[in-house]
Amino acid sequence: MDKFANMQAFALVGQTESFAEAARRLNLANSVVSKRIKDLEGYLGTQLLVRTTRKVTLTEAGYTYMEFVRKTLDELEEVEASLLYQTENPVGTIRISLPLSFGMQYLGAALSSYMEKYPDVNVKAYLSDRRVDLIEDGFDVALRLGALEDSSLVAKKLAHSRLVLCASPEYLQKYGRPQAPLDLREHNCLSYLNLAEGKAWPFMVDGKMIWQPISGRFASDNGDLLFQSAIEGSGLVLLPIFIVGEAVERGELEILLQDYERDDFNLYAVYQHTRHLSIKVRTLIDHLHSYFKDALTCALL
Amino acid sequence: MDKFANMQAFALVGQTESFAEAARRLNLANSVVSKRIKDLEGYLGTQLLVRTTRKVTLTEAGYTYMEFVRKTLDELEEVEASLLYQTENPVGTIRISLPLSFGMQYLGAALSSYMEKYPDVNVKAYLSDRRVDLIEDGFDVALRLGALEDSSLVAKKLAHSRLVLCASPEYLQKYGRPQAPLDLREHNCLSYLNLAEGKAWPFMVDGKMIWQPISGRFASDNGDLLFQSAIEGSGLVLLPIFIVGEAVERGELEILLQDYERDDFNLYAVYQHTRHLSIKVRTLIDHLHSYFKDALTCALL
DNA sequence: CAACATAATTCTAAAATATGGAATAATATA
DNA sequence: TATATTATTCCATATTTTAGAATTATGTTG
Repeated sequence: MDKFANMQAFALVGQTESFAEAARRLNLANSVVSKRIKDLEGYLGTQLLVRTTRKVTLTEAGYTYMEFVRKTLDELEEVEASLLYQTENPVGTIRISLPLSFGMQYLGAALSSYMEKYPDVNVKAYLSDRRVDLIEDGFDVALRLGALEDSSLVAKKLAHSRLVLCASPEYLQKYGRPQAPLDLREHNCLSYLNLAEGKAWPFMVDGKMIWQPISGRFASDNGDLLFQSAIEGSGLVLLPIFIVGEAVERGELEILLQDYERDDFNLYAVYQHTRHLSIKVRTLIDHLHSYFKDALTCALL
Repeated sequence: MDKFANMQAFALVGQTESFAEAARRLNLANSVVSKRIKDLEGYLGTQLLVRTTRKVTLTEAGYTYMEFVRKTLDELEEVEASLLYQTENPVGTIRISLPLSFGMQYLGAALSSYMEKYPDVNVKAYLSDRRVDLIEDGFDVALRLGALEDSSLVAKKLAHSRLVLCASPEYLQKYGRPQAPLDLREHNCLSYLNLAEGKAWPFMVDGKMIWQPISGRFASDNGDLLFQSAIEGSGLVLLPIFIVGEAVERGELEILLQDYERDDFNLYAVYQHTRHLSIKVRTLIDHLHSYFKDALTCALL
């Protein structure tokens, strides 16, 4: 028994005071409407309508039930419409996870322009270099830098960037300049704690990626700290170009082993694969995509 | 698509955060619950639940929808329960149509005791000798005296009474005493306007009912007025025993042609035949039935 | 870390249900 | 009284729903 269909039929019969008219409006056979009301009455154990072949009247129970049915059907319509609206016009709050340094530097502007464009969406941005569990921690999207592990999530590439090996001129003068990945064994490597890159660094050798084991006396889970440390001349760092770029331009750091650079260091938006991707997420990703493509090519490169 | 079944499944899945648990509680196969949610999402065009094989979480749209679904299902349950309650505990207002004189004389007590027994039922009693249209005029029950015309209504016999022919001793002395129905042709018959009895009176002759045409100079649609008239000696009347009884005992009227009395003059409760007779009507009829059986046999007889 | 247990989904045949249309009975209108 | 419309019932057909096995995914345990 489709209770909703029955209620709908009941509402129409009550309103039009006619089974035949209700059937016409529903594009159904009279017999169907008749049966639906009968089922409903049987289910409720109460007569809802008094009928002769010429007149249909609500019983007292029918009147009570009709009030409820009408209210419910109206609300249902309203809620469904609002859900539909929400699938077309982004509304609500979007939770996003961002890499720490990258987020601090670039996401402010990118997210402001998004929020300006979609005034009914609030954004909660959580900055962390931890690879959060989207589902577990309730994130709609995570932005991630670098290569991605396999997962059931969808990753959309937003921008290309570079992961560059750097050191200060002072350090290089003192300890020499590495000519190939293997030379890193001889150097103090400032390593990043959150990633695989903490123990070995990736390089391209003859088109293949190799992981060069590293060692060093200082490690941190904060890229900027490593960055500062490198400027002070304490060792080599492997950092995104957007962190070290300005220092390189100022001559405070030099880029090393550029020919061995891995070429798949990208910015990705990572999100759940769903049949019906929420419009909030879709618009945010589209926005970030065009934002980074148009505005930041130079900065990230 | 049974929207209610789907909503119910969705509510349970959201509550238990598990398709399997919801399926168990609904005594359904997992695949059914899965399909119901899928259908609902397809219909609404929105993802409602984010699921891995181990975790189920509401999306924002799902959360919005869940609030509505829970509220609606709760209300539905409540309304259905209240309808059920109404079928077990009479509640509401009952509209009843009563014969005028009879109602004035007997129904006060009968209805008071009913209302005392069922404090949640209000009674609206409309006194009239018109044969009202139950459906058209919105009556739950009508009490009727005498023989019934054929109709789609149900008639329950509540009590037996007598329709007696009377005249005052003075009148009989002056105009003679009828010995058979045919003799009425010679008499002034005070006729009742609302019924068939206005133009001919029924008598039993050799086990068959005959209608004896009558004529007279005074007619009314009010039995008591005819009654008063008869006491004054203005003619013959055919009235229920409960109207004339006391006057007969006092010697103010004499009963005539008692051997020709029709034997099917009953008090009936007339009501719509419905699959689910409302408890109000059922209890009222039961009450009146026992009331007239116990208390009024003598008075009506 | 491999084996295991449980979960959600998909697929398919079988069961359950809904549907339209003809027949029937009832009741207004002219 | 004849006519037209109505609500209901019945029944063959069409549609939908269901359960269960297979598949894929994901925690847990020894």
